Amino acid sequence: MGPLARTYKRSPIPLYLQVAATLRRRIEVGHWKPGQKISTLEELEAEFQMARVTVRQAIEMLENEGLVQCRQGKGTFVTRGIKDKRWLNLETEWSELVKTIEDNVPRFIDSADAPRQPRLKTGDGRLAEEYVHLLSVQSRHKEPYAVVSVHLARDVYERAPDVFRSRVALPVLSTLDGVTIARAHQTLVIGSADMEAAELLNIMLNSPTAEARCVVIDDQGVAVYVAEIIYRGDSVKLHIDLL
Amino acid sequence: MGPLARTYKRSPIPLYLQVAATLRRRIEVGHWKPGQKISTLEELEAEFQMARVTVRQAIEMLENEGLVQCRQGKGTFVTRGIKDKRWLNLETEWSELVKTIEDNVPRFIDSADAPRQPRLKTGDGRLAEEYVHLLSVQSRHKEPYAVVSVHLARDVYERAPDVFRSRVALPVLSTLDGVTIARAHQTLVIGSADMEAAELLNIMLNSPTAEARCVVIDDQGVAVYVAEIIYRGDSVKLHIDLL
DNA sequence: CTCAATTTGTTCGTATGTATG
DNA sequence: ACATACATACGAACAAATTGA
Repeated sequence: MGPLARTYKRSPIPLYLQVAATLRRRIEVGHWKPGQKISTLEELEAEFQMARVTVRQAIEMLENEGLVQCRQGKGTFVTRGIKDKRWLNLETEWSELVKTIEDNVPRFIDSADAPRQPRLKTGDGRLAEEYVHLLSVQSRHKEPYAVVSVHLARDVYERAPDVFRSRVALPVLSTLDGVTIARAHQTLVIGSADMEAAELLNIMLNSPTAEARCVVIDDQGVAVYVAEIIYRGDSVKLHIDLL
Repeated sequence: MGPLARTYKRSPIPLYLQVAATLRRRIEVGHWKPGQKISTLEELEAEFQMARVTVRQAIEMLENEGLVQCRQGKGTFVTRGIKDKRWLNLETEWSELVKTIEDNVPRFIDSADAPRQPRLKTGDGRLAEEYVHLLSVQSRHKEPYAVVSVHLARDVYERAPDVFRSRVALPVLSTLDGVTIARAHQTLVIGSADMEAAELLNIMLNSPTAEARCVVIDDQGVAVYVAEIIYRGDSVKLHIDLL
């Protein structure tokens, strides 16, 4: 094993998976474009300093994913017409945010083992007396992209229980009479899918996710809406105008 | 192997790594707090439906990381005084952004194999005649947290070459005479570390990253600054005020 | 048409790692 | 700690398809 392979060896993850990820990335960023021939096995062996069979195994993965096609005697080619990734743009403005999620149809899930109250951090206002918990999966094009766990102040919920049970909460909240939204903020970090999220989003355990925490505070300083959202990491994008 | 273990089996990643990641997460989110005893091997075996040795191997990893301490006859305990994660807040406002990165001292790196021009997308304005490329690593508390690859319009660069070669470009740009910034925007996606980024950031290959693309456009509609920034995924946080 | 060069595909033997009971 | 089964990784050799001389 060469010195380069040692860099890969620092990770306990199987080599062929690491190589597969590297190659997959090259295709994604356009280093190898659709229809184009990728490096030969010989070249890849040399580059990664690994056995032919190992590199082969990596390429086999990509072939099964439909990302490349191998042809004996000719080479391996990036599949033509790979559909562009469908990015989900996470809006950073209240009105835009409401607009984009307004028509989403969540699939609600029984949430037995949820904490009765949300955990608040500094700046999140103060707790309401009681909360209702709603767990749902959001989908687009039949593909689940986010798991949403919402704590909604009970008195707000009671104003339109059946609507909150069938629609996305945020847009409903913004149009509800008797509730004045004073502040709303969101924090975002990169995480990894736990068991539950992996199941619901149909992704691999521990694959990267974006974890958002969205808090809406009313004019009394009460956190009426606290959502913890787990997005698939491979489908979210954030666009920010700095000026 | 039980049904639960089958969920883990869907991933080609070794089981003990998956379990380790799951347990690590539990400690990070505070499910098990410092000083506290975590579940016994028996319980974990039962929960994950795996062989004792497999769970043990996962815990051994955490012990080597210093996250837990195992004591025969007593149990396994979360290490006291694990330092809180130092989050790096990615600002979403020009003035805040400039302020936070102003005093950073980048370590510049030779970049031979960089494209002469940045790839522009719609909304990025038009290309300048020529660009200078700068590659650097940003650190905080001696820990590298981002790799920055900047394309700077040559005529802008020439106005203060030695400053651009020793300081972070954005704040310099914002105070430079003769350059009027008309627009600036940033997009952010979740990616995974390639070879180069993994080396420079001292993280594992393919571990999650935040990939930012920051474009600054002058009053002529020219993209004078195009940066591609790769952050360690485990250290960035984004705070957005929605209202 | 044949031959050689190129390139993917397959097989074997061995060693080590992962996971079980 | 042990016996067992399967996955990962290696190197090397060989087979089969494609291409161009």
